[in-house]
Amino acid sequence: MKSPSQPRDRGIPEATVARLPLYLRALHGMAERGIATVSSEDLAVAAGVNSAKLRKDLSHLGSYGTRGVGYDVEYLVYQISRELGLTQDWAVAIVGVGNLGRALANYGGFVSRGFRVAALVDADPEIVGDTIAGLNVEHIDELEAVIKRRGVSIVVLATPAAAAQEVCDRVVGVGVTSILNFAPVVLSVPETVDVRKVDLSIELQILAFHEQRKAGGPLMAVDGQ
Amino acid sequence: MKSPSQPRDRGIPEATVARLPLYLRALHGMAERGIATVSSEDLAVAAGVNSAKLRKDLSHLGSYGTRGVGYDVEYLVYQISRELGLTQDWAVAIVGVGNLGRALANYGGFVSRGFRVAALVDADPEIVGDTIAGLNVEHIDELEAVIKRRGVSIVVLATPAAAAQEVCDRVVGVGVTSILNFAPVVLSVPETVDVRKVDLSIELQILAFHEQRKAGGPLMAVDGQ
DNA sequence: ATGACTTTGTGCATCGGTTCACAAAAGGAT
DNA sequence: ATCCTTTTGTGAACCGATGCACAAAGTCAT
Repeated sequence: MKSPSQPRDRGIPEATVARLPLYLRALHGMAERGIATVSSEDLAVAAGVNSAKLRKDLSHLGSYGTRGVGYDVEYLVYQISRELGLTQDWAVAIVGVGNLGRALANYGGFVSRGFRVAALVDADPEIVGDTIAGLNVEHIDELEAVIKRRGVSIVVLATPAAAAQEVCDRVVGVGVTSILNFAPVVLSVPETVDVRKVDLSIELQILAFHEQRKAGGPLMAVDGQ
Repeated sequence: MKSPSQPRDRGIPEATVARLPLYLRALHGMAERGIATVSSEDLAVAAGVNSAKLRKDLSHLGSYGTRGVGYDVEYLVYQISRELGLTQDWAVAIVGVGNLGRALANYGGFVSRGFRVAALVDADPEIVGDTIAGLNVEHIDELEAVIKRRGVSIVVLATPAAAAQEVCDRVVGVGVTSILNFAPVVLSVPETVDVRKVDLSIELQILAFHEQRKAGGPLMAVDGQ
């Protein structure tokens, strides 16, 4: 089940994967400020995590640190980038060019390292043909063609909830296996497809729950966290 | 530390809290379609989770089901809403009215049950004074005054990364303890303050990681999920 | 009333993730 | 060369969350 002689294990825990982008961002900041070397302690503080956790996370990629010294910033940036697949260029399509889709298309950090908005698609004839963030908005009828033509491998769904599942089925139909869903619906997909969900209203509700607690909810209960 | 005689335990696991909004959404859909009663199995499917997990989650709020029958939809909606604190009205301020802030202000599902966008604040004199989603955009100098005047208890940060920490400090300074942060920075706050983070570029990077695996990354490795 | 059937609520085993704490490894000073 | 300091990498204990599997509790039909 495991290859003990392998330099690094190919099975990186999901929780670790979710933190790597955080480390990467902190490292980029440090690189810009000319920092050449960083200790797990300092990097952990910058990323807002505990240093033991950070070391264990990095150890899943390999032994890239030097005891007594720390990690070489540039080298670690490269290793994490490679592990996350950011050394290649990912073409992203945004489907649904309403307020949110527009914001995403213009969002700077979105297009950052490795990602490129390659297509905008919408159903509204008012919007189709417009140029947004330097891109022509194409008609939803062209969805499959656009995805193939532009080599899109990641689709961002910013459609109304009612349209999300249908669009999802269609992009999965032409081989897309990575979807970032902003529509407030549970998408049903084959298990080979990866869906990540961003849901603004869920985040707010979680905040409300804790806020209510702090304010002394139904029953007062003071409780660290 | 614990009250064993309490009808329901006040300590709801964080993982459960994060799923309650999901159940609530599914239940709302069912209520609209006139469904009066639902089994844990059906509700679990609608919410995209496993039915044992759903039952355990609900059991943390109390015994609201009827064996052999299921859960009363309306009653469960009420109980979950109350638990999440959605029976009261939360005033939300959005700071940073760029593309994203604008999208959030107009986002329908945002304003849904329990939440109300009560203020928009920005630093750009071009934008201040505009009316967006029926609200006047106010100047960042007024930040503290606006928050107090409108009774804002949840702040959404949609500012550029460079401004986020300063705005955060200021709102925390006037007593805000719940923040939803869209800026790609790690905010530093007192531990009494709850920060939730939504980071588009991190989500994309996680997708890229899995996509790379599926496509046969640096080293081919076929591996379920 | 009784029995067959359905579905909840939960004890228990398991799993993945976090944290502690320390041995191993590297560098620098003398 | 040896010792002292720093910091990594990881074994092991711990903690919370998941999922199985079943007894308890209810409904419905007869």
